[in-house]
Formats: sequence, C-alpha cells, structure tokens
Amino acid sequence: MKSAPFGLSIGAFAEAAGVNVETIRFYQRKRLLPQPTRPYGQIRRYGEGDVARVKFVKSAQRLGFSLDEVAGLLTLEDGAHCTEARVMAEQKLEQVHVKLRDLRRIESVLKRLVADCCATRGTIKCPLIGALYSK
Amino acid sequence: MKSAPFGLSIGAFAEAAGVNVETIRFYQRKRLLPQPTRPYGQIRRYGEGDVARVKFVKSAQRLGFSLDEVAGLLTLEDGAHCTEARVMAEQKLEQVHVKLRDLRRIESVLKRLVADCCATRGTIKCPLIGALYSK
DNA sequence: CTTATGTCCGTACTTTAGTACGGAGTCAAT
DNA sequence: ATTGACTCCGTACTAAAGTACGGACATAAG
Repeated sequence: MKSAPFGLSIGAFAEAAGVNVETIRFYQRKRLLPQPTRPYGQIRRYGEGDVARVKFVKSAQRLGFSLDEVAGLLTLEDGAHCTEARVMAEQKLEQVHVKLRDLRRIESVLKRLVADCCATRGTIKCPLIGALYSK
Repeated sequence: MKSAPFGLSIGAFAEAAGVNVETIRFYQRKRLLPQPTRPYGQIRRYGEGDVARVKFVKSAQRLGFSLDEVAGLLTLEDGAHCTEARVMAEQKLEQVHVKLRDLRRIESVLKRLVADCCATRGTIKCPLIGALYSK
C-alpha cells in the first residue's frame, strides 16, 4: 500500500487499471468514472478506488454486460434508494443466472469434446450447437 | 417437427431464429452461416439446422464471445482435425472457467445486496466492485 | 393476371466501445 | 531555464455488429 501523497496521474492510473489513458477519458465522458476536480493550474489526481472501479468495469464487460448495464451495476454500488436498488439487483441476478446456465452447458460440452477428441484420434463432430438452447 | 417440404424462406428462418433478416445475411457474409445454393430462378431455402446455428451464435454472444470466437466454436462443431480441435476446445474451456468464476462472484454479491437491501430499508452501499477482481 | 409481399444484392448508415491526433498547458530532470 | 515527457481537451477516426434502403426479381393470394 504505497499510495503517493497526491495520488496517481492519469497515466499511472490507466497503467494500474490495465487500460489505455484514452479509455479513462472515455469512461469519464460516459459518467462511469467521476472526473476529479482539477486544482487550478495543476493536473488531476486519482486513487485506488478509481482503479478498482475500472477493473470492475472490465470484468463485468468480459461477462457480456454492456457499458450501460455496468453503469446500472455501479449505481447500486454508489448507493441508491432501497427499493430501486433491490429491483435492479434482482434483474441483474436473473441475467446472471441465465448466463451461468449457458456457460455450464458450454463447459460440459467442451469438456466432453476434449475427452472424445483424445480418445478417437481423428476427425470429430459433436453436438456443441445443441448445448445452448435445448430446453 | 413440421418442416415444410422445401424448407424455410429467409424471412421464416429469421423469425424462427429470433433475429432480423439482415442479421442472417450479415452472418452469411461473415461465413458463420452457409449460404444455400439458389435454385435457378428461385429463392434460397433454410432448415432447422440453420435455425439452431443462429440460436447458438446468439447464446454464445450473450456470454461475451465475439463473432470471431463463435466462429471458432463453430469450427469445432463442423468438425476439425483432432489436435487442432482439442487445442481450441481447451482454450475456450479456460475462457469459460474464468467467466464462470467472475459470474459466481457477481452472483453472490448481488444476492447479498438483495438480502441486505430488504433488511435495512434504507440507502445502501455495498462492496460490489470488490467482488470481481479480489484474488 | 396483377398486385402486394417477400427475396436478393449491393451499398450506406448506425451504435457501441474505444483509439488516435494536435496544439496548448504541466511537470520534473538536467 | 530549457527540454522532453506527460496532461488536457476537443475533434476525428476505427472496428465490430448490426440496420436500413432501393431497385430488380420471386411468389402467393385474390
């Protein structure tokens, strides 16, 4: 925990979060990230919380959430009125359950694929497609 | 199983798959979908297999796979040489495991959020962000 | 048979999520 | 004090994944 006395420059921030500087600015424009006030005649400084926020955005994105949806998740984090937050959380949870179900199906099919492939040593063909929407 | 004697028109196909007709054409251009030969002076016809393929693409997409990645998954389905397919399947499996891990974290945090929210009846604030990258 | 609806095909436009660029202002090392 | 790297800010460009459009052909319904 060696946080500099006056925080990170935008370059250090982007580096720490594993993204491009331009991405930071883009997120600020999209209000996914607050833009710290700029001390007169100086540059803006960022902290660990900002880094965490960006990492969260990237993780959620990898799971197929759009930036708009991530913005919704962040609204929860930022504190919203109870009922509102509960409804959003429940909706997201439902989405997450669907994603989990589909991913587990893909997982099992891929596993079987790897196993069969090793076993048969030849050209394969498997019901991968069937795995995702068979009800 | 009431497949018409000469298959579906592109419109019926798109409808059955739950996508826009233009999306079908787009997928054909991207070689995610084969373009059936067109009987001289007639329109193209599609079958259930095509519908399944499109549904698969949409499902995989919802999980955060890009169309290029889906194309890779479909290569497995279409039959590829053993070693090649096994390597691809293993890579995809790895990606899927990462996604599963992240999704489970989000799930548990959202669950807690819903529960806490009901309990406290007020403005909430929770460590949603921390959930996704805490190692 | 004609007319409305659908298909075909190419080209162009849109949205989402960034990247790149350029000129002026900061900062920090020599 | 100056030079080189970095920041700021606006604007412009890009790639991915579609959507829309328009004119010529296909087909089904009256």
